[in-house]
Amino acid sequence: MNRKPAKEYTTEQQLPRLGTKPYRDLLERTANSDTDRDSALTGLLMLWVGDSVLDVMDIHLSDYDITESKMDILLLIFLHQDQELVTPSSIADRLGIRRSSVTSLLNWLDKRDLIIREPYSKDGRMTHIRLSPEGSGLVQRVLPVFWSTCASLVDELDKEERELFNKMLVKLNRGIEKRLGAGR
Amino acid sequence: MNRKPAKEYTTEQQLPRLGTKPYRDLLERTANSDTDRDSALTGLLMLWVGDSVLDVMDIHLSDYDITESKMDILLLIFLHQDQELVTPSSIADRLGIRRSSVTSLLNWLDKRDLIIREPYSKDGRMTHIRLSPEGSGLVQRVLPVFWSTCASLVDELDKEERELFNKMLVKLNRGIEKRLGAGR
DNA sequence: TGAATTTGATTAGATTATCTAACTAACAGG
DNA sequence: CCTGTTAGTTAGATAATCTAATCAAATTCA
Repeated sequence: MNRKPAKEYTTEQQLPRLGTKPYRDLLERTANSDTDRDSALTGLLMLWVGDSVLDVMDIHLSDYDITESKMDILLLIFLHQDQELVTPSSIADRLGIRRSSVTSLLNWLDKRDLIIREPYSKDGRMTHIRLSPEGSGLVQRVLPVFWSTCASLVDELDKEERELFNKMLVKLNRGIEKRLGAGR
Repeated sequence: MNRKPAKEYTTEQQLPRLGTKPYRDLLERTANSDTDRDSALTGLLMLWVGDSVLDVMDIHLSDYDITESKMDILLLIFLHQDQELVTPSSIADRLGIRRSSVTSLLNWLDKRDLIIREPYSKDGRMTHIRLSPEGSGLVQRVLPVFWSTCASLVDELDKEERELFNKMLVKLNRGIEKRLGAGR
């Protein structure tokens, strides 16, 4: 979590910012000849931005003492509530993590009374997961912040650029989801 | 790490893929009125793609038994080697993590003889970090894969789109780095 | 019908990447 | 030469993951 360290002391001897040039040089020297240079640099940038973007969201969510993984689960339950049977298995399946991982996440949420586990009458092996009133409240308090944080991520782009950007992200998302075999 | 679970069993009862519509509806219902809807959706998509992109890189690096954080450090050393004094402090500073975190990462790398810690003669408190021959070798073996993975991330875009995409990422990166106060 | 297999959830135990706080050694300045 | 600061480490914690094992319920099938 706490990806925003409070600056221990100001370090004296700093490494200079490199910018992109050294990476471009490195790329030239170390990539296979069949790797497209421009693509590689763009991909690298996407990696950097992707990282930062997650950090930004983490920081905003931390005001609510919740992490992205936990918010993910709460949101998933919220979205399917009263429509589908939400179980640890189905959550694991959807998030692409193991059931045991979901169990620990749910334990944490349960301990804080954000969710309710109730036995599923039609199949004694399953547990139905619901949001508690507290969980619902939290989701509803967090969502406006979540959305405004999302919006702030693309602040630097004007309307036209954003539209283009969105279109490309949709393409990329499709491609990558296919590769990873997961999705929303 | 292992973000590609080997599918424990095939779950029967799955939650349906939602796609973006439910998120669009949710946004409508739960965002502040001053949050731009299109921006928020684009930001959300960026969050998703950012996540996937890191997963993809993780998977490719795992063939070399190394993680992104560790590769980050090795690359940082590699890029500054013989030009600047690389120390745990300066690494911490650059990566935006605490010195103690760097210590554990370095311990891991050290145990596998990928780096060398040598006392810095001009200041007895400092340690100079270098790549060992093994570390150098690893970096050189990993880099081609690293680059081709980067390039593969934007496979779905054609040349023109990629150029535009790159331009926008540069903008976004600048903005976000300013907010986070870190950078390369 | 009853034994064997499958499935859902959990537990136990490990790893990775972080953090804060405390400590030690070395340096720097009066 | 004493005091405070800095560099690195250690100790101990938490979060998010994993695999393997266990237990109970459901299903299958001979």
